[in-house]
Amino acid sequence: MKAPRGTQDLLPGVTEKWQYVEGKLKELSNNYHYQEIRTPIFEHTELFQRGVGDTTDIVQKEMYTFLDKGDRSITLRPEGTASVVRSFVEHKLFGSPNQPTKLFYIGPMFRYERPQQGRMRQFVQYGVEALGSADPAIDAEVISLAMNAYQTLGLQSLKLVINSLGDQESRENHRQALIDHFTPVKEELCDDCQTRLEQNPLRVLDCKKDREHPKMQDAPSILEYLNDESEAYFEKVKAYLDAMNIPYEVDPNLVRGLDYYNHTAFEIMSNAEGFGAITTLSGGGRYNGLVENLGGPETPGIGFALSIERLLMALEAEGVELPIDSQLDCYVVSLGDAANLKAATIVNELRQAGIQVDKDYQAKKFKGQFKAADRLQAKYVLVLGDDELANNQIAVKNMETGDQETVALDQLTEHMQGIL
RNA sequence: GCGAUCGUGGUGAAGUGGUUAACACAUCGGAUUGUGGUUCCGACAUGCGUGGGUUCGAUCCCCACCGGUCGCCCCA
Repeated sequence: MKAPRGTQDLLPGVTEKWQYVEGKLKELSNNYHYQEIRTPIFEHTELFQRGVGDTTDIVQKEMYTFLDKGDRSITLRPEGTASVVRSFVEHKLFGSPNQPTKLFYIGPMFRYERPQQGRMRQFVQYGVEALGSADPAIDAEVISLAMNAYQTLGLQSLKLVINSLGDQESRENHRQALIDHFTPVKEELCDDCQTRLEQNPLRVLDCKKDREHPKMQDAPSILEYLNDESEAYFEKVKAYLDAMNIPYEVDPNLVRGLDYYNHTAFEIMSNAEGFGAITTLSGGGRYNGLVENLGGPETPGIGFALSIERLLMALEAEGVELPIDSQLDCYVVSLGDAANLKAATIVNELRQAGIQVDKDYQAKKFKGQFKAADRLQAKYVLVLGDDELANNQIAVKNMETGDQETVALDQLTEHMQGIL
């Protein structure tokens, strides 16, 4: 039996890294005052169709959808925002006096895709959503949090790309301009783009295949179609980023694959050498209208999500060592029935005193037990044999220096607490 | 969904159409009857992803499937 394609087991040795990273992200969330929300791992399929958008790749070809025993169409969540907004609406969080509602989540997402480096069918996302504010300052806050998530872990080769998709009116005008621009050469575009031109012309812009097409070079930029209000909003977001000393690059072709975005859109990429083909570490944007679309009151929102897998890859690529201390305080070595029995109680007492302790369970000889202790990088080995037992003592050996001393059994816990 | 490439023990990795599938590391045992990281000796593949086929005979040839890796599309 093997784990299903595109999934992976995280084993001891790497789970420590995950714990560390997740801990840091939660800490960061608290600093920004985002609170944790946990939503189900599966939802009604309709939520994603309406929330993420029917024309997106995610909905069209990447969802894990199945019928449950009650013939309900269920989908393993492909992203987090739709669920969070659904929950926000369902529990009427918009009614809370504390607005905006600032939430974060961390958990597995599922997308049916061909696995490759940095892309799994089950992967873990950390993300935040700020609902209830249309202040450009909160756009900047979310972007700042996203950048900070990487920087606080020690990453440096980062590139922040931002764009504005404008409001409804701006998007409509731009959309029409795109249709007018590309329709005359429709036949020359790739199959996907011919479809996109009808369903979501904006996405023609980020097509990789048609990038060299002459009509692509002078395609109408969304930035030229922003109405005054949208432009002012974008300017303010940039002003906040400037004020916060967060460097960014404006890319008018940054479109994002999900339908719900408007106004601010951004992506963070890694510049690290040898990072592989997929350089996007995280992405996000504003989604005014999504809450309404999912049955709530008119509520603006913005959020972003990052993949822990890619974050770990970036750390690896930049050679960042995480400060993970997986050492063992003590390893108890014993030989003989009486000593073994006593050793078990000693181990128990030390553990209750909050000390990390382990012992042999393989019936190994002294030598083997020492090798095991060495391999586990135990700081101290406590030796209990017939001699020690007879004198109610135990030998405490410092594995780093090789020094060994004898301690009375009834003072062992105290002694260990003193030297650790 | 498309393309490339790969699939031998815990790990890395040789290899051949035909009795016992190199080697290294790791692990275990012993040399050293109660003390680690060195050295020496020894042990260690339900048999070479799964299922078919070709053949007197296949781990090595063919086919299918599954899986890994990388890339395309797209994204986290």
